[in-house]
Amino acid sequence: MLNYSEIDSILRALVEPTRRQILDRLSRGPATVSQLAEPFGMTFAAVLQHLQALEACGLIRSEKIGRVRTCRIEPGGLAPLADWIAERRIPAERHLDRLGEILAETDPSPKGQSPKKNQQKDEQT
Amino acid sequence: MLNYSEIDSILRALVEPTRRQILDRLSRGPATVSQLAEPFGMTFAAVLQHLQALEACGLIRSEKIGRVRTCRIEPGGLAPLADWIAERRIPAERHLDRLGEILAETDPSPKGQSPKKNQQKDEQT
DNA sequence: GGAATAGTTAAGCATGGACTTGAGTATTGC
DNA sequence: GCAATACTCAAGTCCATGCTTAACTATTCC
Repeated sequence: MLNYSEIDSILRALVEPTRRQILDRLSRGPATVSQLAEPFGMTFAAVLQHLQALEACGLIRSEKIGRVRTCRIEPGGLAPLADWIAERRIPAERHLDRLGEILAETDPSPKGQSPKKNQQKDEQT
Repeated sequence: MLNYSEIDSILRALVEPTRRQILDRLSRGPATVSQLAEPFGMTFAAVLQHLQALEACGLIRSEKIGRVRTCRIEPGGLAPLADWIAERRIPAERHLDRLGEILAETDPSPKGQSPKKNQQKDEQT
């Protein structure tokens, strides 16, 4: 059982533009919650919720010293998603999805397309 | 202006588990809308909406011949997301996120940390 | 000790998106 | 031509999620 839900939580975290902006900000160095909240036109609490989502799926890490919480990128955080994509790109780039076409092309008999059928193809009707 | 919205639409498409399952199904070969709808316990129309979302962001491609629409994986569809991740993994793996720490360590003046502050760190309060 | 600072939590509202229903269109088989 | 098939579209419901407000806790400065 591969942890399907890990990919799910990472994608749910990344789908929100604000959280991607937070990630980009943190990729330029650590920041406190206040520093992260400041550029966004939203409340402290809202940013905090985003940070919790990012931390819950392992994309960032945070540490509280005194009353200040400092957040930073978790270096390997995107790895599971990168792996997920890699698993799906390799078969796709081998053109397994075109297997049907390839078989049709290598078929010695040309009756793959019956002359009676009018194969008009209307993309995106 | 890099097309920010392309990543956005790909992530929005992938965040839905049903759509990821459809992608996995299509990675094993092309399928018609009916064939795709059959294993999911949902209506034809719902699956169609998922397919439209997947096609709109370039993850799949479809072609209608007669009354049958056949869908297949778009080989390069995940490339923009893979690139997006790669851009963010490289800086993170260079530990740019620890730049602040490195600067503090190399800073000759120790006033970055007042000796009065009691630095107890309580992770995850 | 008391005020200011930094963050935390909970409750509630509002929007967006997934899904359904139901009606409609185009194509195929007889 | 007519019925069945395969899909398409529009409208409406429902629930998850982002955001706000408001009250609360912990820490630091004076």
